Amino acid sequence: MYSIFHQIKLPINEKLFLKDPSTTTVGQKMLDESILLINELGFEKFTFKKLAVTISSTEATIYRYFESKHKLLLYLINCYWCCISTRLLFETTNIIDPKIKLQKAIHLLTAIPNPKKENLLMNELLLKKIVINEASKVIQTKEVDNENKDGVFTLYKNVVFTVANMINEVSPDYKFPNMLVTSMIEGSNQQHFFAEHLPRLTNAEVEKDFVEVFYQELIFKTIQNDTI
Amino acid sequence: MYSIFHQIKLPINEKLFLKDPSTTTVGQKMLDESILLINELGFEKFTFKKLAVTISSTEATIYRYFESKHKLLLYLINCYWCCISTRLLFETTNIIDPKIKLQKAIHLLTAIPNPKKENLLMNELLLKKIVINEASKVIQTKEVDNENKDGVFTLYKNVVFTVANMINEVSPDYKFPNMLVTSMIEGSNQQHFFAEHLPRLTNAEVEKDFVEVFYQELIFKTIQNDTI
DNA sequence: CAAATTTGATAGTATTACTATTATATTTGC
DNA sequence: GCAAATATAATAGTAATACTATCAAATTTG
Repeated sequence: MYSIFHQIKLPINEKLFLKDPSTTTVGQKMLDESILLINELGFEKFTFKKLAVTISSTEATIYRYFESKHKLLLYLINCYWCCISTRLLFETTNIIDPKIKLQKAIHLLTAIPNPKKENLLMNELLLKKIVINEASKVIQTKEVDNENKDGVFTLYKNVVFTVANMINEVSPDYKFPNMLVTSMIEGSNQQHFFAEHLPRLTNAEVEKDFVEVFYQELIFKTIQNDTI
Repeated sequence: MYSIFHQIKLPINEKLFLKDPSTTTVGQKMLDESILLINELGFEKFTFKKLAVTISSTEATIYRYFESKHKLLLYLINCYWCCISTRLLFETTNIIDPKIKLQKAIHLLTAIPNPKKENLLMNELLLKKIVINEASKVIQTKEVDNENKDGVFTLYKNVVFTVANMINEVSPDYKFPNMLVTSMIEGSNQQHFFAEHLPRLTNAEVEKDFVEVFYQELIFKTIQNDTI
């Protein structure tokens, strides 16, 4: 079948859509093709008109699902956080050593997922690219406070809190676990962007996954409870 | 006189404007008022039409200075990096202890400038807010590679390299100085945004400047050459 | 199979991001 | 101090975007 979206009922905030796209064929097509199209064009040049053409439908139909392209992008970003939540749970349960648990979480959040080595959900790789390249455009807006009230960032926050708890297990005295986690998540995305477009700003060679190495080291050094 | 822009000849890349706005009265008004207007409306809702009205001029006139609002925002972001470069140089020369030098640089880059305590250049506070809220929208685009070739990010890069060198002076063996600096700059901006809009994602109370504390600690712990 | 819903086709609006033209100011060179 | 050059304001116009509205045809559901 066409899409992954028919298989799982994603726990995505209802304020993000007018009609649940995951429940219909056109809706699923919208999601699948918008992921490709946003990656191809960038969010600025992505339009509902263009999406309508690629799915052989009409603007009017898309507008019956999504209020705006802004909301659609937020929906996709939440899809990404669904993937991450699921894998975070899956890959860290039954691991007892809190350090190894944290290491796995850092890997999950900072490395570009490798479809050859890992079991990915959905278009996780393309969704991550969207998060890297486009996410700030729909978060850093004047609407952020209202959207936060609507619970649009809950999935993201839960991931942050989960990993912050892992840090707490390793180093109960560390004072800024949330800041450390968000700075890792946002920072690693930024580093991947820089590695591709402004490489001199990094010390990262894309293939070698230095972004993950950098953050593994940074986090464990930062939270260690030494007496300096 | 109206604007700071008549006082200093800013070393801003010539590809960013069609006609140098800092050389004329209307041009300076454009810069001053666009800083206010972008802060007020956010970049999405900011238009040249609205700017023209507030400076009692016309769209056509603004378009003779700037190709697009995208370029204007890049110009303003470069103004910010001019301020930072200048202050970075000014506030770290004659300091011999490389650790104190680095501390000062971290302060300059991670704290929200306080006009009561520090000598700020231009609208540095408002420019910083623009960088925090809007910068990613004009950097994370499909145009980034061409603009990079045009040298539009040179000022930013030079700040990064300068601070990376300071890290190198403190810890010559640390492998990822550039990544650490960019992750601090971008990360602290993000933290300030979160502190205001999604406070549960941080451990920062806005007034207490925990963002700086967090990064001072993080950086010195990360670069220390211990044998773990 | 009738009723309800969803979709496609089409049309239309306000706004935006620009370009072009020209008369009127303003500046500059001499 | 005046002519020539340049900059600006006023106005008009265009293509694209981000929507909204209408309605008949197709599809789903009870």
